[in-house]
Amino acid sequence: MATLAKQMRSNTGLATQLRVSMVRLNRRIRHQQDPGLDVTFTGLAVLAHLSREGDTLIGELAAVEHVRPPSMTRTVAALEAAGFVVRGPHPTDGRQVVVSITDAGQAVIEAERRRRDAWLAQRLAGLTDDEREVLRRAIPIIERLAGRSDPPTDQEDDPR
Amino acid sequence: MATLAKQMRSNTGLATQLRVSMVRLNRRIRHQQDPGLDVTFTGLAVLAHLSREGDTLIGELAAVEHVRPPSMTRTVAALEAAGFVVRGPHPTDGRQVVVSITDAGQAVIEAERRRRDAWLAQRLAGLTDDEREVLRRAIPIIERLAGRSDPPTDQEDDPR
DNA sequence: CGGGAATAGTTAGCCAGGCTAATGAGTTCT
DNA sequence: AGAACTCATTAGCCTGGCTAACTATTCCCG
Repeated sequence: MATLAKQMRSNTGLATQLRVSMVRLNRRIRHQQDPGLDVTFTGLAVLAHLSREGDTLIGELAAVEHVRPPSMTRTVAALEAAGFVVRGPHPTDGRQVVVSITDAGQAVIEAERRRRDAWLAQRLAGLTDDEREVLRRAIPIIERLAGRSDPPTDQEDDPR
Repeated sequence: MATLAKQMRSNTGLATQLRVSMVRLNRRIRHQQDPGLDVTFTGLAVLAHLSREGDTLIGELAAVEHVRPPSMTRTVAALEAAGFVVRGPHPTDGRQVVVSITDAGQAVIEAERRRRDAWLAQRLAGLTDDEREVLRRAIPIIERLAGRSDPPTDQEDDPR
């Protein structure tokens, strides 16, 4: 099966296939939203980031989620209104805004993560070990394609 | 051992990682849209389906893309207004609507496929052969997770 | 064979969450 | 001190999901 020519040719369709399949699964996952929970999808992504990485600036959140600053401002405002994050001043730079997750936000992210992942985990359980291993190895590659290969870069407090 | 509980737990972690990385790449890919092209993202998915599978009913399109019928009605209406599809009556069932791609639509899907490939090919070029192979094998699995039983067919090389 | 149930699609209207442009406030540089 | 830059925000637009309600057609059963 693996002649070089064929591999090159199917590389052409790789973009299409990857894109289409990701869109479908993404929509599907999104659809598993808990209707009773008043936090939105992108809100959860932000909470997850805060939960993992700790306090984060608005601009950083926007960058890491590949969204423009105004979009992140709105998302954070909604989260703050719901009591899941608080915004505080940056200690040295008055322009910047530090976003922190609250206990309530932490609880929400944990509960929702459990609920949401239950669906995917159930689906994953229907795969073979080999298939799960393929996915496990695909994830960092997907992250890299999305432009986020760099792990903890820490030089943002004092851009100096 | 390999108790079910243990397996579920590791599946949950995998689910979280997969979900987050997919959201990011999805947003990133969407962002690569050609701004000069007057066909939207989901419109392209529909055109791609019509190009692959031929004439399709509105309801089928909605089902395969995991959206509700009203959403697909709107998407198809936009495509028809742009001249990329035509809608015709079903030969025997007056309720159903058959959607067909036009030559213009075919041209659009091919041009867009080329354009999109340029971006992703650049990204894929930064991967090793092994990494690309991982992605290639992950795609049908992702499709399966999204609820499609049949794997994506690979017969869409561009004629160039 | 006639009328109610079921089905396919549409219409109307809501909402989330992207975006750009313009503005304000704070910082940095000369 | 003042210009220039940077971070965040406000204002306003647009896409594209959704549900509810409606129309048209077909199916089925008494």
